[in-house]
Amino acid sequence: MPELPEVETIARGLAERVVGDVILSVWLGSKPEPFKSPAPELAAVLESRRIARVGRVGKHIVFDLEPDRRSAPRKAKKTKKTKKAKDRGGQAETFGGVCGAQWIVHLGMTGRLTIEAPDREVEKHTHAILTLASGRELRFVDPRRFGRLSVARGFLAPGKEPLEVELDAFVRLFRLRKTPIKSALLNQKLLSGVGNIYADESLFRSSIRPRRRASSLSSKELEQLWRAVREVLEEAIALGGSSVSDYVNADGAEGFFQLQHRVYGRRGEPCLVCQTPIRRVVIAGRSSHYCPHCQK
DNA sequence: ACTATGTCCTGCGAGC
DNA sequence: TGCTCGCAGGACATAG
Repeated sequence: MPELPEVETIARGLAERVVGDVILSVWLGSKPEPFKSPAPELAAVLESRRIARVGRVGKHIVFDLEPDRRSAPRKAKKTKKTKKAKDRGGQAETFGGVCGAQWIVHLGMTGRLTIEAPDREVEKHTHAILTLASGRELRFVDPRRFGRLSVARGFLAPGKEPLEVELDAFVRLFRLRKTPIKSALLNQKLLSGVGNIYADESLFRSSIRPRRRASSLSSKELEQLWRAVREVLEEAIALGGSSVSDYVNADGAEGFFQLQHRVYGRRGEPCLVCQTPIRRVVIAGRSSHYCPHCQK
């Protein structure tokens, strides 16, 4: 289940492999479609585009696209657009200056983007195939179909980036919420990128029980949580994410952060700090794991 | 404006 | 061996 660290790992792997490549053609599956944008619009935006950059925003993979130089006349409208770019901070306009189209991929639970040779058998639950000028194919496979494909411009996460948010902004997000802190951490409109695994791990690290009302946390606890979220995510990125279920990165390699899980998926097993059995409860319909002794 | 809950979707493993 | 059933959960819709 790709959360921020897995998506970051996947995006980095894809960037190494497809930046500079050109999308020649697009095939989209016809079943009930996991496409947030209508299929014809998706195909129209993707075809004949060069992949200028691949990155991550929240749990989304973002492909920055620019027109293929070979098919589009390279008459840059430099004079007008450069000014605008600067007004907006410039970042979104440094590529694809003419259009700035983006392909947004959300992997949901079981989504995968794979790079394959065209003669490679098409896996069951393949919903999209992009033929690349390099002769390879970029395929989107998602058995459970919680993933979504869409196109956008200037895509922004609905909430704050967990690795960038300042302490005071973090505190403001949670201070007044009456919902359990676990639910608040999962709310992508507050923080974008934290999912079930890293919410549980962050709460363990900051010694906070998942059911605590967010508004009941002291300033000190919020600061501990702020720090824990960042640490957990950064450590997980360093290890290539957590391989639970069938997650693998763009190279098909597994991540190793699951070996560092202290509570997630450890129901009944002894706490690594105090030996108390880890408890599992359901909060907001999600399994939540905590140590009843270490977390208050 | 918040909060809580149900729904989608398929594969897998436990249990009989 | 083969079956059923519960579970996994991100995002969104809906209701309160």
